[in-house]
Amino acid sequence: MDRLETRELAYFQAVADELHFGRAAARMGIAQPALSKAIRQLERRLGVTLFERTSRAVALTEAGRVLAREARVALDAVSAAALRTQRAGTGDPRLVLAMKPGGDAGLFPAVLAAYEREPDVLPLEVVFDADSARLLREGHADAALLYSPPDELRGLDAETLLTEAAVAVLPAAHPLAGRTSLQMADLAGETLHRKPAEPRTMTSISELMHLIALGRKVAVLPRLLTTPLRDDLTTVPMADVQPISLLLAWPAHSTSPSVAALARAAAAAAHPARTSWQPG
Amino acid sequence: MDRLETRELAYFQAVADELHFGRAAARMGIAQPALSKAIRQLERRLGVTLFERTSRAVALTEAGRVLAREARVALDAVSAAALRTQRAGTGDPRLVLAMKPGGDAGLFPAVLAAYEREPDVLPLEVVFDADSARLLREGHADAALLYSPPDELRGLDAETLLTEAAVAVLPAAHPLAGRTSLQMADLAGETLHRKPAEPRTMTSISELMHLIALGRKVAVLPRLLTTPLRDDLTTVPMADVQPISLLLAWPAHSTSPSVAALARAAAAAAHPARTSWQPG
DNA sequence: CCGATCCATTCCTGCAGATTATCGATCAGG
DNA sequence: CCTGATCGATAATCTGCAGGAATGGATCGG
Repeated sequence: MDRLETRELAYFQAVADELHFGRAAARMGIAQPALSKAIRQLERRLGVTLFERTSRAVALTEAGRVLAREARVALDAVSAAALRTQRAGTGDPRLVLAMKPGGDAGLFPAVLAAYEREPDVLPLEVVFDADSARLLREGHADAALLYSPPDELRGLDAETLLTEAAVAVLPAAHPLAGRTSLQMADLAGETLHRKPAEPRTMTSISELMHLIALGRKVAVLPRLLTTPLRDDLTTVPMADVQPISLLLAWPAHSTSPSVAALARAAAAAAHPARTSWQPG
Repeated sequence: MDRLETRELAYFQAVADELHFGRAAARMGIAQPALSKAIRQLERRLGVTLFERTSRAVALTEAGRVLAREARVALDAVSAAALRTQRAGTGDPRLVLAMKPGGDAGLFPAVLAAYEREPDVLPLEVVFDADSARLLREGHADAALLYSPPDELRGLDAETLLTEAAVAVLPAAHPLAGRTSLQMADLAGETLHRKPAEPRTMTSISELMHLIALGRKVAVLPRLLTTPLRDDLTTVPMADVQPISLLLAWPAHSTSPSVAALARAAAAAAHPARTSWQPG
């Protein structure tokens, strides 16, 4: 069997996302019959049924679920290949670091200073985005500062910079605001924002804080992320939530000396005690 | 710019490998002009020069070197997607573990026993291959036992099972056989086999041992791999070689419960002291 | 200077991958 | 029960482009 084409994978992914051939076709900018035929051909070539179709509904099979996960990885790798190649070829080489606005826990200035002391490194450019891990996987960025939901780390290498206790962020006037500690069960009735819940809609920490002040949400975050805190908010430690880690992540197959330098710099900034550091 | 197709990446990879359009075209089973045109189009689409061509030689540019690395990752991910999907869809689900013949350091029976005590796991199938990491990356295997040359681990997650001192394996009659320890410099004149030097040609440990006994090579290996030792060979500790680790590796984005169970079983077999183990 | 080597260009063809039109199955509503 | 709406599959047809064959043009060895 010869190799799958990325077009087929993209078509499959669209159908797997939409579970609807018409909408998926529209998203791909083609007509529905073409998509139906492409998926049928994909199934024939793999010798596997990917969707259970009735005239009313489309559902993924077990094999389809496997391909949905694998296709995402593969398509990300292909886009990353193109983007990294373009960045390498289009003069002006830079190291692109992605982070969520306010998501550096105040560590960035120290990291930058340490990075700039490294010899022979590329200029550092910072890109702010709510979904840094995606930027990394698709090749828009060379490294990212992010908090550690394990499922975002698939296919990436990472260095833990610091680990912080989780606190709930509440309006100062909230009934639970006076407590000395909380459990997740206490927040059951609230609209809870918990990383990485809505990377699309939530673009910055300050925006999130604003929503909390308005009483629209409460959040559970690593403590450092909450400072400085608006005076209409308060924080309460969470007793039953694992501490959350701030990581510097980079593509698992990176060989860039500048990425290595940034990892050294970030480790040095986060652990000032260590005088030298060797990549693992 | 729309997405690169895997066909283009495969063509590029062939030219990057061969540095010769004619041979690369033959390898791809197409004519040379078609390949030239495809590469030109790829360069146009990326807006980047990938090769410096003269009428006598072809060389990669800097951007071409980046794409050569990225293309390998992307193509592996695509093949893996297809293979894993087929394995998921074609009934008879199994967990495939890859290892080099004799490369389990005698640990396999204990791992297998521990694995079979895990609840709800798939039947385990073992595939022997000299290049286990490749099987893993291309989706032929779900996990692999391998020794730790760091560059083979890109894109994989791994659990260290044991770390062993390195020893030189010499014919019993070798001039250095009586030494109590050696340095790499002592072996400078020898035909040295050191992992992962020749994964293609070297298929089993016993074959390697045979070559050493014949005086064709000497090897530097983790100590456990050398037992049981043929009586016409001897081992001498290496003073200046880092200890070598035996790892259980799996794809970085694996979510399979059986892979997790195998990781637990392998860790239990390697560290009998620990009574329970949580994946990191 | 001639022949060998090797990539690029030109021109042509076939088929993969689209399109539009239509069908058949399923379900909700009156 | 019909009827109409929804939604995927099929049929018939068209077309852009991947690929083939022939050839050109640059470079180098002898």
